[in-house]
Amino acid sequence: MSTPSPITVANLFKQGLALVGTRQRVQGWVRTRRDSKAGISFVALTDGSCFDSVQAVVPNTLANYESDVLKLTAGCALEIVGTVAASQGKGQAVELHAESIEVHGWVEDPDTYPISPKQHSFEYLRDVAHLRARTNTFGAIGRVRHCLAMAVHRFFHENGFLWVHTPIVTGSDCEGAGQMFRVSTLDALNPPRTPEGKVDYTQDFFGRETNLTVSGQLNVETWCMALSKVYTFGPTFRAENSNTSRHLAEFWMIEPEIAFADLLTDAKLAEDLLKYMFKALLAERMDDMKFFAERIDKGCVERLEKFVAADFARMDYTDAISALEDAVKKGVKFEYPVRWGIDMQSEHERWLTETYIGRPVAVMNYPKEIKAFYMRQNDAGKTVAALDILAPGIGEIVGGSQREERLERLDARMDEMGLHKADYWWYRDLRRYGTVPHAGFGLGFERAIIYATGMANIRDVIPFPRAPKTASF
RNA sequence: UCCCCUGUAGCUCAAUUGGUAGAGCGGGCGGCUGUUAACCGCCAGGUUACUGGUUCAAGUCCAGUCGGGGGAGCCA
Repeated sequence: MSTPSPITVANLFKQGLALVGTRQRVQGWVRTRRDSKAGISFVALTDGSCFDSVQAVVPNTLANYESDVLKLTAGCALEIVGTVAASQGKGQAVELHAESIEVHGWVEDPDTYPISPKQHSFEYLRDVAHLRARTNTFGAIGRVRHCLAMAVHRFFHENGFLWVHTPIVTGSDCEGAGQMFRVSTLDALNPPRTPEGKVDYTQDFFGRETNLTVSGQLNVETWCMALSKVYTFGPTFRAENSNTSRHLAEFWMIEPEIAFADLLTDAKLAEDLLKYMFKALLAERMDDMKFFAERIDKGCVERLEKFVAADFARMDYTDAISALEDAVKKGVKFEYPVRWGIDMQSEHERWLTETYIGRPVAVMNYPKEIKAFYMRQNDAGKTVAALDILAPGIGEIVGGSQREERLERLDARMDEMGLHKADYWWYRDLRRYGTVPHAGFGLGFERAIIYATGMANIRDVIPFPRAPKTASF
């Protein structure tokens, strides 16, 4: 008999009963093995194509039953050829009746194999990150992550956006969004010096100081001023010493930028994007979402369903502050005082979105003093057209703004903030040559995954987390 | 960076006021069973993170070091 070509576990289950009687070949890794002295063993095999494992029923008549099958433990790699049959047991519609099993890779010491079929702590699994993808949770995270990433690209593509590959290495020190990682090939122990004794970066690889990007925004604005609707989606680096469950030193950020657009258009875009992503997740990965609802966060599916169904609330920063002040009067306690002009604390944001509004809320028009120089100044002169989207359970998930398109206003703001205009010459050029109102925002990809799955720590929704004192693997 | 918590078997965790280290899972062997986080019995497995101190006696108390977690700030 010929050997059938391989089928994924996902396709096997998708076609299900229609395949009964056909011969199939599956390839994957052992989850569990259970022996029945009635003369068969059950081998659960996963290949990552879906949440479920396929159950192979292995008769003891196979030539290598004693020598191989009875020695299988979690993690062994193998392929099985067999006939699809309706399952006699509960838990699966179909199973594979094995006619041959080929072991590709044994687990050399099952006693110390780090991934057992039982529960592990996430902290422990971070120490074995090279193997954690083999667990239920991280397999599910991997598929959810992919699903959301593809949804992002699909959403933008379907809406006429172009994906712009902004640089990872940046020569501009004017991004201003946080501490940066230096990129250098100079000898750190003995760098070339200028006559004044400073490090002479003109002798560095790029002939100047360079860093890893903290945002593609300034670069992507240049392409927005020609292609109208653009976005970036790539790795972003922040050298902040942030030790929290919501920060990474290397994370992936989505930054759309739209020409001829104001702040309300921007908010609508953010809402549409998030809803599109989560709709896709609910439609395509219910197998994994059910698992998250069962084991990680009971309410996660319901939360997403509500999220995609409800309109986001919109409110001005000024009204948000008023609401907070009223709450304080009525006895709500905050650690930090509330008054107009403050940069809202996490506790304030959480109260707004979780208690006061009860769903995602777009807060707009912040005091200019607490926001970036490039945000568009509103007429009264006190606020800028900034936008934060706050979501229950996670806080700020999107930060954006309408950009200041008027050169004289931009220059005035840069002067006020003590920025060197010469450093921003190309950014300012955009305001000199055919400037238009435009807007954009940044969405932290991992934060969206946390929100969707209920995973508690951002280090567990990226394959290999980078954070202070953490860069293993 | 600050505050709090924490480190015991391969993993998840116990161990009273300081009194000689234990269970479940996983692993090995055997039994039983179309099994499903299978079940039953037996066995192996530990310098209690490290260094020092207090004490007749330290997993337990103290100090330091290292690691981990949670919260805060910053932000996405």
